[in-house]
Amino acid sequence: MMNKDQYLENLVLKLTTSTPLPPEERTKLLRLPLTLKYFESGHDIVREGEQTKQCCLVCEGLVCRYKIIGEGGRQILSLHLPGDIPDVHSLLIDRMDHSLGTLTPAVVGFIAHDAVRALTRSSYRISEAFWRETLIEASIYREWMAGIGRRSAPSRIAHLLCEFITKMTAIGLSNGVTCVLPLTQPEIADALGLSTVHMNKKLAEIRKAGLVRIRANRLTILDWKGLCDVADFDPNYLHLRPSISPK
Amino acid sequence: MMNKDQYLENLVLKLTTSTPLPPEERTKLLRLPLTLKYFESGHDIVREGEQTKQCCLVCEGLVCRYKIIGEGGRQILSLHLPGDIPDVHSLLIDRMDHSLGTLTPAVVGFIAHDAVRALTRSSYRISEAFWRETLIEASIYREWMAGIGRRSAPSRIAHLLCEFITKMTAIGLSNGVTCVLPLTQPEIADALGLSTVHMNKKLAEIRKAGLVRIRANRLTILDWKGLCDVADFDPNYLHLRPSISPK
DNA sequence: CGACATTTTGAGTCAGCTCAATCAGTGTGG
DNA sequence: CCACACTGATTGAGCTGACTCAAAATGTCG
Repeated sequence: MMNKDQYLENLVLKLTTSTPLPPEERTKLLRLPLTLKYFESGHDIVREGEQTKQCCLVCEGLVCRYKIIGEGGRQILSLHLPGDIPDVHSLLIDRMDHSLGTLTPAVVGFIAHDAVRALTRSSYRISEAFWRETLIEASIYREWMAGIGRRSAPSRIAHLLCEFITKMTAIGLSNGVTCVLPLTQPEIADALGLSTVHMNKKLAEIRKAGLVRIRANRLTILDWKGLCDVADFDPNYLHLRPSISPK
Repeated sequence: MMNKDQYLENLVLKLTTSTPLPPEERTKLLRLPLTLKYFESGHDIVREGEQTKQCCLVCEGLVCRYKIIGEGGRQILSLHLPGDIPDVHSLLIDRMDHSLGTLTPAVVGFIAHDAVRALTRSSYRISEAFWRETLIEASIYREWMAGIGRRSAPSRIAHLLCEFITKMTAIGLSNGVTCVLPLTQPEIADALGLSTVHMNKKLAEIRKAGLVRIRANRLTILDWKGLCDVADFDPNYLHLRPSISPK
């Protein structure tokens, strides 16, 4: 387990993917007061309908955003790795239209809205950096939406695997070939708009085709090119720093 | 056809849904230099991959955001009514990861990035107002994603109709009971991740159930409560001003 | 009246769903 | 160390919502 400085460092790293921030403003960010809290796996951090006075920074573990659709079950809307602030929007939007929950045991840092607002209002650079993050998130939504709407099940599954390892690599939690994949199959299915059973069968095919290995919560890419082909994966929409990418 | 002032007035109206702007800043917005351009129906305004130096303001007509997915056809990602700036993100994100196109003949106003940036950097209120708009857009993406992933075809169709008339009402283009619906059925299908044929059949059922009437590009709500039930529609995610809503 | 776009209908197929077991991995209490 | 309880993965057997292909019907507009 790391300390607060390192958690905030992750945040700064993320915020500076496109444009560097002057040292002075980096320092301001690193000084944000953070209240850490530990969550068991499968617990809610914030629930739909709530109004909050703080943002949460994912420090350790995997967090997801989801909605429950009457009857139809759960739709996972996004995945959040350390360094993400999945609810910056609560700064400007009154109430949550969805929930945030943990998919693994997780450490979450809470930062008061006032503290964040003071920063964004004090510097257009910081403000734009946060804004930019929310725009990238929207870009990922678009990709997911297009995938759920128009891609076949195998393609969606492969796409999720591509995206996951790409993001893990970008934050230094993977070497681009292998990484932990803490998602269960029902969770993957919920993210892709598929049933668990169908997901399982199509994932099995992807494995049998020799594209990936998945064992004991670990994903290993065996054929990156092949996987990208199935996925029709083009990492552009992630708007990451150039240069870092799997395989 | 209206004039530039009125087009910009629509924008200001949208930006002040949640928080009023002081008169001085409203004026700054209304003075934004706008270059109008007319587009035929079905033409692209910006294409995936392009880098732009301007934002576009929808002045008249209906605009959509879409992606083409190899093989699987087109996914319409969002619909944009007058007053929307569908590509504010181009201010902060290098290149388009999707295209913008017209669904009707349309008038689009172009505003140089520099002009917008000067404004957002000069006033955190304006900056937050724009940011907030992009956050609401993200909220709509989430709702659509959940719908495509987890709702049945009839529910999705009803949901789109509910959303459309709600937004039209919010900008004064509907009385809450009836409005123009310039979308063709293939377009609705593309927005919902359905095939045209299936869409048509399920829409026919909704009409036969007496929930709506659709004739000659015009949507009329016959049973708002019933339609919302089918749609499982809760307008919260649109984050509109309280009080204005259909029926 | 044409010519073209859009909607509607019919028929057959299939991807993805549900239901229902079975298997495997992990942890717990005795 | 083993039996039991759980959670998650896998497999099999239908079923059906949604798809494709193709054609007919209906608008729309110069």
